[in-house]
Amino acid sequence: MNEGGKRRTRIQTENRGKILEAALEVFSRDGFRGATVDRIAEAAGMSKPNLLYYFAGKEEIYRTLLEGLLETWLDPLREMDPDGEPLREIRGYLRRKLEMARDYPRESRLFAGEMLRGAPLLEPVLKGELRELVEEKAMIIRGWIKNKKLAPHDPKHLIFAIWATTQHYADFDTQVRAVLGDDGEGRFEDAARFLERLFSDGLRRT
Amino acid sequence: MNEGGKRRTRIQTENRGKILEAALEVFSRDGFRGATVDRIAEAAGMSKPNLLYYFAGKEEIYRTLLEGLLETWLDPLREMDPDGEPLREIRGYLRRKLEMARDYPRESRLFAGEMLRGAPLLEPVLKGELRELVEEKAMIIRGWIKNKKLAPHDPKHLIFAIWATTQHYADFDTQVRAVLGDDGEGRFEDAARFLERLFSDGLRRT
DNA sequence: CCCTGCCTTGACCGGTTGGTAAAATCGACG
DNA sequence: CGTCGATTTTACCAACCGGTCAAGGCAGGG
Repeated sequence: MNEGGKRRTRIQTENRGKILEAALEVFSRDGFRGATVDRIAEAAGMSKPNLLYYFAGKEEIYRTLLEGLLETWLDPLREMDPDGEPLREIRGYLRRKLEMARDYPRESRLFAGEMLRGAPLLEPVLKGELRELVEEKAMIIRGWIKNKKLAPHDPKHLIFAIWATTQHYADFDTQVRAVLGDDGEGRFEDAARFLERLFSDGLRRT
Repeated sequence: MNEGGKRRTRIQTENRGKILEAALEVFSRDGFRGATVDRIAEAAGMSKPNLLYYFAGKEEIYRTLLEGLLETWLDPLREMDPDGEPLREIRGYLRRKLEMARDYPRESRLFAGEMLRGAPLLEPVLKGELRELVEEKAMIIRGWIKNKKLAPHDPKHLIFAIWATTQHYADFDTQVRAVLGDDGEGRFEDAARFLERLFSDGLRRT
């Protein structure tokens, strides 16, 4: 942190943190346009002008949030080890991704909202960093398939499927809870069991 | 249509249609709060007061859209036939759902946006109609499992997985295209191949 | 005590937004 | 043609929103 030599006082560090936490809460619920600086300020426990003393504007808060979160968000995929046992690696990735949906649903919704809008701010990262990372991991998976360790599947669509099925439990939580009703308590454990079996049996070489 | 005996002139029918089409375009891109009545009016080719002559307000347009689309949206699931061959029925549902993501991405995004916001308008439908429909189809799948036609899986999470993987190609289209790059042209065909195999092999009794 | 730099606030501003009032226009029918 | 209801437009408003400004509080160093 603190790159570019930006010195920060203790109060600045604290208040920027409070603002980002509040902004995550508000942006993830209402989207970029739906969120108001007033509500973020209120959630952060300070006045609007005070908030704007720490951030130049609404978009800068949003951008800071997105960029800060992106690294965390891609980490689980980075951890996929080319030298590991294929099915184990994929199951591990699936599990880590589902845990993130469970533990960081607001972050997941923030990204989802950005995607729905056409990702005006994230587009360069999607076409650059993300695309390269996926390409790299797709190569690994293709290697596993070539070595007959995995059934032949399109690696990128496999990754999409893992993203989709796990993030669903964060982004569509309302729907999931509504459908499951009172059985919704153990939904993440049930989902983990289901998804691990689906992908294991779906990918195993028979 | 025209329930409740609401008489409509030809112009009313036409203009309400134009407004709903324009509203789908705008709401699906910008969300409920991000959309403005002005932009909807412009997209519909009429002035704002004129638009408000046909609909009482922004929310009524949005609500009308959601309710009208819901039936269409649930139809593919309704078509799942308890007397059909299990794997064939599930593959068929998967295929129909993916075709909807391809042919009606705006509708998919509209629902996704509503879910992200916590589904304030749709909640009753989710807890009522949708929940009952899923419960009914889950029973059918449980029957198939009992008759050893299908590997034992949690039926509701299976349905979630189908929703998630198919809608992903509409809601996260920006991401999918960014990651696939120039290979993105045949993404729906590739997705169909991948998903049919994944679910077939993942659900088949071995 | 005062100066100084960080932090906070209330008052305010221009632009946008959802929505309204009322007058003007249209068009089907006698 | 003339009438009357349906439709459209012009002008407008109050609320809200992102952001600014100038004045003040506050703590530490002299």
